[in-house]
Amino acid sequence: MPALTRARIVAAAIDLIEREGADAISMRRIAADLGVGVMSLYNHVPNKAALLDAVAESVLSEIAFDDDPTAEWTERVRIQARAFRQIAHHYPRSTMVVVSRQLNSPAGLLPVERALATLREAGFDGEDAVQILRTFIAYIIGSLLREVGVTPTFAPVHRGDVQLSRVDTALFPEVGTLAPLLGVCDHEKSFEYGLDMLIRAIAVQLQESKEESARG
Amino acid sequence: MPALTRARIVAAAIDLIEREGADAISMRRIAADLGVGVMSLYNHVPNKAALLDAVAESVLSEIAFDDDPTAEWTERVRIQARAFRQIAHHYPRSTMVVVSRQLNSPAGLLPVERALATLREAGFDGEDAVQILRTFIAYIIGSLLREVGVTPTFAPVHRGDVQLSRVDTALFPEVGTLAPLLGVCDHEKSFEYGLDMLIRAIAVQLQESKEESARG
DNA sequence: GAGTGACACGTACGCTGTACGTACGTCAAT
DNA sequence: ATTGACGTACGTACAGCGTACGTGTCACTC
Repeated sequence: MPALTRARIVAAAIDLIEREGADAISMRRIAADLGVGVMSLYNHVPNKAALLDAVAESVLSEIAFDDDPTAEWTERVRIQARAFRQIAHHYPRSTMVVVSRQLNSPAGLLPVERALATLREAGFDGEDAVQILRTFIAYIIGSLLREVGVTPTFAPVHRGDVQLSRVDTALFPEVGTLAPLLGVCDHEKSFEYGLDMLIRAIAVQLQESKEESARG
Repeated sequence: MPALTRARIVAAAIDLIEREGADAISMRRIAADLGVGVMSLYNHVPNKAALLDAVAESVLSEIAFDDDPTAEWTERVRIQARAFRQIAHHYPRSTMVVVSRQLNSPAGLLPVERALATLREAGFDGEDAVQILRTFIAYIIGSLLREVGVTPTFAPVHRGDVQLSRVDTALFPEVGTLAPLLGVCDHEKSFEYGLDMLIRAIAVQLQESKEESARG
């Protein structure tokens, strides 16, 4: 039995969350999974909140960034956004704790640095780069939330298209008509759709600002 | 003392959340605030999860939609998006439970109907309307999360610009340079920035698709 | 009046996070 | 070699949680 470590505790927590959902997590369950007394955990982690922060940080730090500096900047932005989204695939249940937790740790700083660098190289000034980054983060976080919030515990779940089919088409004509489209959601496709929209938006924005400064 | 009602229970729950934060909520606290036994609540609400769903639904249903059908569609989209965001101002703490809860209730259906109608009238086909709506929702939800996630309990909090100022500028040159911009966040301004970006994006998308169908 | 259902409530059980005290290992200074 | 300090594992204990279950009290219907 290896020594009890903060890292081992965090790993056990992530494991437990992925196996049984974020609600199932408790200090006692984690300790049991590690074959250890409950209070032993507190020698390595100050409290449960800090443990969840550590979980978030750990998950976040595993994001794979294969940034290709030779690629077009629009493509680099796309790749970085996808990298962020991949945690929803590797750790679908843990994503909730990442997303619903305000973390101020260097783990979240590397992606920020990369994104800002890419945007600055593309030609955006500091203020625009920050605002654009915030917009992308909001979009990605929102997308992740849809992806994982749909499945609060488990089961593929036919997410309310049962209700959608019996919705009052007089009160909600559009919803009624588009029910087949609203009922199913290819997360990959939806994510790419919005991502593409955002990237095209900043592309034209950059173009316009360049033309403006050329005139000025 | 008025009769105990599901509505009164939900109202008390929202009140409690706004006063003491989402973590402080418990059936016992709510009952105490209502001057009532704990188990009496269960005559009107099946369990805590359902109560939180009701909270989410109640908050969501209070969104003010003053849709102006005569306005330009881009402006209508903007107004609807802002209406959604306003819950973050009226119920900052409750927003977390709205956002982190998958709700399939008619309360969330009206905004969807309005949004789809606006987009369809603007000229988007069904599929695009749904995808665009999803993109906007993701962005709005993500923005709300940033707005309320920053303040997990209370206090204006100087959100980590303390850490930002002592970040290693060699490792994170961009973050270091832009620390003044990253440290503060005018939520209103940031939201509008991204919203404007999204609206311009779908405006050009619509233009392109119109030109294409004109050629075809 | 008897019966019925809705509702307020008390008790109780199994769970939670964690404060506190204890016991044991290792290392430093005496 | 002895002592002491210290880090770590652990058990106990407590306050609080959600809620299953049973009981009492009404208003209302037959």
